[in-house]
Amino acid sequence: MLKYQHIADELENYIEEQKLQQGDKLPILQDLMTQFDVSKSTVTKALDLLEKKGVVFQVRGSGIFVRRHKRQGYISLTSNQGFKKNLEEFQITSDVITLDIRKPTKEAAVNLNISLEDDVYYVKRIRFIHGQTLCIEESYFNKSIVTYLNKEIITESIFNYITEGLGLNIGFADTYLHVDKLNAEEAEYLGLKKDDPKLEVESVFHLTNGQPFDFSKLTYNYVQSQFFLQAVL
Amino acid sequence: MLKYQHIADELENYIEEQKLQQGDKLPILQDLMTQFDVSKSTVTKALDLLEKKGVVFQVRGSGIFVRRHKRQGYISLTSNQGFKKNLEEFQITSDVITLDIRKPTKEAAVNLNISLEDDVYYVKRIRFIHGQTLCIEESYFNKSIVTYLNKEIITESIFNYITEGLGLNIGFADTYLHVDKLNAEEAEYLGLKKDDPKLEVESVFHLTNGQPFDFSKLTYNYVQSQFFLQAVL
DNA sequence: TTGATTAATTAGACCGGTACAATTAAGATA
DNA sequence: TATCTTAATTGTACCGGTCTAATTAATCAA
Repeated sequence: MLKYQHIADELENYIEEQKLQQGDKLPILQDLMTQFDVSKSTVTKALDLLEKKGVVFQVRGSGIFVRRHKRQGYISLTSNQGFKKNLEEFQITSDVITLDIRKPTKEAAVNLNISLEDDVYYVKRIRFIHGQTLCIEESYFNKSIVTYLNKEIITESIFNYITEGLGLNIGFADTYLHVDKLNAEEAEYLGLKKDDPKLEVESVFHLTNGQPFDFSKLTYNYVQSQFFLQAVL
Repeated sequence: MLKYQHIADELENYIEEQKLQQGDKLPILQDLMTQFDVSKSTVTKALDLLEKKGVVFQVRGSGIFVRRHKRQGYISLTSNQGFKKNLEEFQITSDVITLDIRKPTKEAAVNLNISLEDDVYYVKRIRFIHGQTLCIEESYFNKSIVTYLNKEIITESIFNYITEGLGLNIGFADTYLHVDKLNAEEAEYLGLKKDDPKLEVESVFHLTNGQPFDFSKLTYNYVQSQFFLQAVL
């Protein structure tokens, strides 16, 4: 692991363990340099990473402070280290309804930048939270990149498998949000009524080289869906 | 303006003018260094900024590429340079319904980290897009930070006024999303029916020193609301 | 005590360098 | 031609430094 990533992890653990609250001060740059025995720029990179994730904020001339958004029950839309990890705290379980190889929908083909003749792994499942349905998840994986999938992999973290198992490097994701009314089928899956509100979250995940490999559409139960986002200004 | 910010702006303009498409290559680091006559680390900072905004992605050993998400009609939730600027392309106009000084709601007080006895500027307005109602916007500004507001300022860019006029430095924002049903009053404002879907977008804007100064709640017309987001992985 | 001035603290901008890793192009081999 | 190997290209990690700007603490004056 890279030095600056390691430092970022250590600092995040430190904040957790010391139960630091919003506004609490971290050691100053100079101390972090000596403590981790690295140069200033490496500490800075670690802190920039934590800033991007919304964990800290830095004030010139003053110090480095903890920025904990204290609202409970929210799902983070940034720092998306695989859906599962993000949601571990919510004790989510999910049942796989479908897992097969098929041709993509037009929508999926466009977003994955492949032809309608290419193969994709299609995964459909329902995710639960606190015993209630949270969302319907439909994913299309470009089979020429994600060459193999099975039920065990899906039940664990797909993203962990993609990085560790397949040795691929996940780079960035574009996420699109829509609000609409549930259709009859969705309503039945989610235990709601037709025309109730729904939130659709579409994400296109890319490798570091820019190739899209996963198009996912999550249809959320409006009763349960609360999202947090750290904005870039 | 800082060098790296200037370079970022120049590059963004360059991409626009040259009508570069997704995947198109930018000049290599070395060329950008000589072109702007700065060191490598400065160019890198500019590129990191553009990467965070979702404008480019970099591939080691290969180059710097344009990353244009081509979906039309979406409102960006990141790179939030004041609501107005983001929405200029949508030809949005807005009517100010209310502008006064009052005591905050409990919700606003908590988010702004002030007492219920403190004063806030309260702004309520409806935003339109393509002749249709887009959202109801309610904002609470901490009056001890944003000391003065009037209708002209609100009609122009508040954020521009805060930075230029008041000399404040906007740092970061926490954004929270909720999906729910419209109540009767909201439905009337938006020209929809009670119990139709709505999307609430709450944002808490902070200065660079971590002080929250603006709590805004936007209630979106579900028919019009489409959001884009660039996820941090 | 208050308020202004000065000094110390602390993060950020920027430089210029070395070593490294991923990609791509060129060359060699079959 | 196809495939493997090697070299060139190109961005990333990391160092260690100078100077600057914002904040905070200390000092001094009223």
